Formats: sequence, structure tokens, C-alpha cells
Amino acid sequence: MEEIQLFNTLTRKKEPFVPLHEGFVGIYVCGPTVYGDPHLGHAKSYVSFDVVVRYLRHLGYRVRYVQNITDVGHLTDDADEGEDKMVKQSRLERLEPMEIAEKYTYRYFRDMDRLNVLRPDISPRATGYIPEQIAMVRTLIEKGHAYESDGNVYFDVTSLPDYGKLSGRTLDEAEAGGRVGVSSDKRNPADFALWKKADESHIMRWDSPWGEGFPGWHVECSAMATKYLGRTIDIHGGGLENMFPHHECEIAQCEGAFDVPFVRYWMHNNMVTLNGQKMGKSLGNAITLEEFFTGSHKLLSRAWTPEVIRFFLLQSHYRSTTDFSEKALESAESGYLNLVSILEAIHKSAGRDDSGGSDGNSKAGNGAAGGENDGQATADESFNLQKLRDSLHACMNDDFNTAKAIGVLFEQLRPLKSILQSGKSPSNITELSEFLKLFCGEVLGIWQPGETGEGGDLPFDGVMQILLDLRQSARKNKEWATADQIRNRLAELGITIEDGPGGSTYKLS
RNA sequence: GGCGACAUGGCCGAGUGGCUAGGCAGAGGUCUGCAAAACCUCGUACGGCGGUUCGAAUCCGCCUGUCGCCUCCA
Repeated sequence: MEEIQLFNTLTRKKEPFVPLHEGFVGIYVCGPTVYGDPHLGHAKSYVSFDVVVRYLRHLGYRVRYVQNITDVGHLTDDADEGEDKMVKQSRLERLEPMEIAEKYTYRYFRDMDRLNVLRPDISPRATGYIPEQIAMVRTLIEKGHAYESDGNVYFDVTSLPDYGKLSGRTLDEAEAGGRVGVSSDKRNPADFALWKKADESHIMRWDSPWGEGFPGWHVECSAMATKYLGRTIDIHGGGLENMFPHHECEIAQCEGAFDVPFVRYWMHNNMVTLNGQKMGKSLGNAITLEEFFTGSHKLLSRAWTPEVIRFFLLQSHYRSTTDFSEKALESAESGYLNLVSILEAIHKSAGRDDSGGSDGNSKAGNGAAGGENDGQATADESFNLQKLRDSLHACMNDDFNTAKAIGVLFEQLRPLKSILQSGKSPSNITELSEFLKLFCGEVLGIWQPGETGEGGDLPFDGVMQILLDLRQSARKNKEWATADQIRNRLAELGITIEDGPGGSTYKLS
């Protein structure tokens, strides 16, 4: 199997990816807290890891992808004070907390589906795993990593020598930070809650050995990840901002409880920014996906399709920030449409050419790669598919560099445009088409062959053909007024006529 | 204050010690009744100052600037 180099946040460098069990990959990605609509920042994260999963599968790994849904109300503010987010939202919308959870879980999946993000294999809800979380807390107490204090349970960070290894923080720093609340019953300000006592007003509450309460903010991931992926998992992903404290705490909980390394490779995606500022729900500058799809946001002049959003995100690396602006989206859209038109042209040409001789003679391409490429390509020449495949895989193997891969697609496919337009096609067009269907469709998820043209929408297409034929004969007779009238009136209906060398075509706008 | 990133041509955005990333926009051209679309060609950029090197945007140091985390957050 090909070797993937991936950037491991734990070691801060690229490392060859070797899963714990050959051929199998367990991956856990922190999912959303379902109390609001997903925004572009969520999309960046989940599209990024979607491609990771897709590519691993493409290489032949059997992947189990687990992504939680956080539906336990965690607190809005400080670790010890503040309000329950779910409860707050439920009051705003006058719904039950679980209605809020259901509603936004549904909307989360709806928007991810639209972005062509494959569903995780398991989407555990935190509230469905309270017993597992309690069991984990119990183990931590038994092993001396946690202590109870008046119905609350805290993790004792001093009990784990390498606490802070992911974020590079030391305990002194954490204490010196000074922003940790002066709360009370913790032995150490850096200790974090595993279980919180519920006061009377708290709606979401469960019974536990320590009284009624609710789980701390980090246990759910530890409990659910290890339940389905084992005590050591291959890849754990999430947003950069979760590195500390969330992921640091996950490590502490799992390694404290099980005494084995929790995660082999930590992957963190970078932020989406808006005017240089992080886009975040709590910052009030988030544009939700729904708003993108409908164009209903004051910063948007119009709607943007999910395909364009996905392409836009993939055009920058997952570890780079993606700075959003409508201008950037617009150029992504133009580029995307451009790429799709090449892909469609290849697809159509392959369909036409099916009978023709695709002889699988791919070695012919290697020779051509060497030097002069100014020769006129003829239909007999084959496209250098091997080179395309190799470069694309090289990009992906280098820490999932989708941005570079997209560059390669443009670069290597562009020469085909004029060839295809002239009605010729390389001899191995069918294999090329198949490969692109796989790579652009199943790996990047940015394109599936359109069902346009033959077959679909017969009555309408038939009517259009009549109009085009009439106009064509008018043009032949130089009756420009008639021809232009047809074109103009169709344009008023949102149908664009374009005259090409091979006849006219129409497009719905 | 502590920790960590990043600064690339008009815009977006990859990147490696020496060879044109790519996209968008723009310019010119071909085609065309006109329009549109297509197609072809074109841009030599890497925050500042030093250093290492035959050679650095790419390595090292310093400076400046921007951002993230340290509190819920993809």
C-alpha cells in the first residue's frame, strides 16, 4: 500500500501513517454540539476529514469512522459557571432540550449531505452513552486520577506526568494563566470536571454514584471513541481550537484509565476566517451553510451551491486557514465550473468512444512525458494516465494536499480541452474517464457525471431542439432578425443559446 | 503574560535549496452574421534586515505585522 505522510500534531511533524492493525483504520472526529445551524467553519472541518476517510478507503483501507453528536448541555462560559447551551437555546426557541438536539442534528446532517460529506459509520449521541461515561469516571477515581468533591468529580492533572503533551502546556503555565476560575472545590485550578452536580434548575440530568448531575465536557469523546475504536485509535481529528483543553483532556482521561497511548495520529484542521477573524458561532460572525445555500446573509450577494463551497474549501489545505470572501468564492466558482466542464467533456467523449479501441496501452504515455509536447495530439495518442494518477496520489499522500491535487487536475487535464473540442480524443479516454470518476467523484467528492443530455427530460429537450432547428434554418437563410428574436426571447426565460462550430446548444441559467 | 501558527504576483492559493504550481481576474489572438461561449498565448511574486550556501521565497537569527489557543467553539 502507498505510504501516506501525515502531519501529527502530537509530534509536530509529518510521519508515515501506519495503522495499528494492517489494512484497518479507526478514526474519530469531534462532532458538533447541536444547538445551532452548522456554519462554514464546521464545513471546513468535516469536508477535510471526509476526504481523509474517502482517500483511505480509496487506497483499500477498511475504515471505521466515528463522529460524535454532542447533545449534552455543556456550559456556555467558564468551566464552572455559566449556563447550559442546550437549555439556553431551548428557552429561546421554547422547545424541550431534546427537541433542540433533534432539530439541529437533523439540520447538521442535512447540510453535510448537501456538501456531499459521507456520513460517519457511527454517530453516537453523548446522551446515549451516559453509563459508559460514568464507568470511565469511576475507573479514573479507582486509579487515583480523579477525586470527588461535593457531587462533582474532577480529574487530577498532577496524577499524569505528561499532561499537556499535545498542546505543549505545562501545569505551571496553566496555573499562571490566571483566567481559570477561582472555583472552590478543585484541588488544582487546572483540574477539569468529569462529572458535575446538577443544581435544581438544570434540566438535563442523570443519576450517578455521585448524585444527580451531568457529564463533564470531555468524557463523552473518550468514552465513545474507545467504545467503538478500542483503547488506542489510529487517527483523532478535530478543529485546532479543540486542541486545548478538549483533546488534552481526552488524552488524560483515556491514558489515565487504560494506561495505553490513546491516539497514534492527531490531526487538526485550521480555522475559517472572515476579514482575518476566526469565524465562530460565539463570535457572532458565522455564516451558516443554509445562508450560503440560500444567499440569505447580509455579507452574501447571492446563493452559492454546495459544490462550490466544497471546492472552495478543498482549494486550500486543511491545515491552513481559509479566509472567506465573496470574491474568493466567486473565483472558486469560476474555476470549479471550468474544471467540471473539462470533466464532463471527457465523460461525454468516453461515452461516445465506447466502441473505439481503448487498448489499455498505458505505457505509451510514459514515453511522451519526457520531452517535446508540441506535437499535435491525434486520436491515436494516449493520455498519460499513469502520470496523472501518480501525481494525484503524491499530492494526497503528502498530508492530504487537496489544494495541490486540484492544481494538478487543471494542469494535466487542460491540454485535453482543445483536443476534445476538435472532436478527437486520446485512445485511452475510457480509462481516463473511469479514473476521474473515481478520483474526482469518490475521493474528492466534487463531481459526479451529469445525467445531462441524452435521455433526460425528453419533452422539454425535444421542444428546445425544435426551436434550435428553426433558428438554425433562419440563420442559414441569413434571417438574422428571426434568429436573434428566438435567442433573445429564450434569454428572457432564462435559457441561453450558444452557437458553436458543431451547432447550437442551450443552457438553463 | 504563556504556548503556537502564518506572512507568496491585482485577488485566492500550493510549494521545493537551483527547474513556469494552479485557479480567478486582466491583456492579446483564433473562431463567429452579431452576441455569447470555446480554444490558444501572456504575468517571474515570495514582509523587512542580516547570516549560511556556488545558489534561498525555500535553512538559521533578529525585527515588523496578522492570527489562533490559554473560557464554550469545527
